[in-house]
Amino acid sequence: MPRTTTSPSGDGHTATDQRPGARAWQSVLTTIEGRLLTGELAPGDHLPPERTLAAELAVGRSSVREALRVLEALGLIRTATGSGPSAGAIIVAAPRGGMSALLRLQVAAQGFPVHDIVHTRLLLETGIVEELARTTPRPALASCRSLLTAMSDQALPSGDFLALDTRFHVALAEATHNTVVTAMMAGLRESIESYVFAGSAALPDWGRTAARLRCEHQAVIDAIEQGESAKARTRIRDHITGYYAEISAPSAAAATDEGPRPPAPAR
Amino acid sequence: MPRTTTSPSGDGHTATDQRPGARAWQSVLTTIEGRLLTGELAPGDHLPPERTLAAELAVGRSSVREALRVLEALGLIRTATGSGPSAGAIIVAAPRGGMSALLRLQVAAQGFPVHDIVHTRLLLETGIVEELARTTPRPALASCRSLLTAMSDQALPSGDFLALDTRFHVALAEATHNTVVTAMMAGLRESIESYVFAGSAALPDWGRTAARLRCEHQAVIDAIEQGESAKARTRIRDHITGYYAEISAPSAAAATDEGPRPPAPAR
DNA sequence: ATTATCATGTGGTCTGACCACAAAGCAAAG
DNA sequence: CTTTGCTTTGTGGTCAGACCACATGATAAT
Repeated sequence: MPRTTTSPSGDGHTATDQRPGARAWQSVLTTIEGRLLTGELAPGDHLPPERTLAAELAVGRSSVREALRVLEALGLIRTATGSGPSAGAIIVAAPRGGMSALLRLQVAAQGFPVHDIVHTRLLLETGIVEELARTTPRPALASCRSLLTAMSDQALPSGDFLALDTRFHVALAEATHNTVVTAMMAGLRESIESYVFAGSAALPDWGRTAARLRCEHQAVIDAIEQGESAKARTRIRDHITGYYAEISAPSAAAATDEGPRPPAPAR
Repeated sequence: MPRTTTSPSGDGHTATDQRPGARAWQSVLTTIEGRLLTGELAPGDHLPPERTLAAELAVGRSSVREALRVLEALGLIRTATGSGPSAGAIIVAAPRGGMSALLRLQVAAQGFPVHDIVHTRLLLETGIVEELARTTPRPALASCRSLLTAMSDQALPSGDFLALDTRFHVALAEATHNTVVTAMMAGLRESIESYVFAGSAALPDWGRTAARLRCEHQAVIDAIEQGESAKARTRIRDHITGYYAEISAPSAAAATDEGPRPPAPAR
């Protein structure tokens, strides 16, 4: 129940009364979540217009909008202005966007240390490749392969290479046909994109590193396709830890060809 | 520059201009993210008051609020009314809440099938226990153990038991000291809480199932403490798959069928 | 039949006004 | 001087109303 009493007679409260302490926008969110759970709302459906929803729930339009904004940020709805069937708020349930935003912002706010992100990637990705290698009708890795050929261009700027690298790892996750895993992998990788990019700029010899990464990618794919789960696991692990150790090494200054490969990474 | 031209002379645009298509609230979000990245804002800091922020960024207060609502939903800030040091919007980077909300809502909107959630849990949790078992100074599992004893009460209602079960699995994740993994585990488990609970109600013999789950929990902990990573992995996997197979088995269905399962997924 | 114009419905935004609340300031009483 | 109680101030929370921009569909003019 809103605070505004302004002057109108003390109204009661509409059926939408959530728990006492709840704020207006939360009650809107809860209502929508409830309608989703009962199937009253489903992907592809339109939400009622903001003004209608506000009237239905007896809250101000701004409160409705705040709830809608959250849904949009979480990737649950898409809004469009104008008129007709494509306008309004439509339920789309696009897992990727929300997960990415969440992880990216938490990293920015130092809620998620970068090393935890990397470590989680390790955990997830080793599981993914092992599973892919173990699946009997070997999963299709066509998209992974095409990304590898795209990455084989020696003249590729490091930024473009890394973007393709991200897509490669996400493609690996997609091969599992698990939407949650895919969303998480995309989010994990994207949330540290800027970190990775900054690290690559500090490398003494990018061409050399890129070449190594290409080999490692190929090796992972090969292991998966040959069903060597243990090997796939080891390779993806070394691939990830190796790269992060390289870009987070305080040195890298030695400059002389051979990578000094100092101790182990921080954590 | 906002749309409102009303009539005042066409002014220019303030420096906060994000990309052309961006909406006002997005530019606020971007600005705050930027300040987080530069360290201008850090956990514990207060955000400027809404009205000030609106003036600074040359947007309406409502747009600022929409951005803040997103940050709040994502668990980045906490807001409080009143005055003094505890009032206002404070950056708190609480990873758990946001991840939970995201997963829960996506499950509700059918963006994440329950099956994928469970599968992801499997992937993550096997990795977690394996790692715990492999870590040399064996991690402290005191909180896990105390949860186990709490769960050993035979008279515990299934709802309470399952709540403790959730905490047990999250405690396992916490033992890794990885905030991302912990947040994900909590979110994964909580997002299907209602599903799990509904399933337990349909079981033919809850007491029997609970007893088995207790044994399995104990077995997992034992394996971890003895450093038997392979065994820990297998046990946690069987524990999870076993339970979900049991509650999703079409058996035991006939009678106590319930749950807000709407007609059919239609499309 | 084609084209141009207008009406309508929708999200996006701003402004201004309250309310509720918590702290800090301040004044009166002890 | 301390304590008590009121007032002020600053903050988020909410609402109401007003525009704008935009896409569509209906209608009128050619």
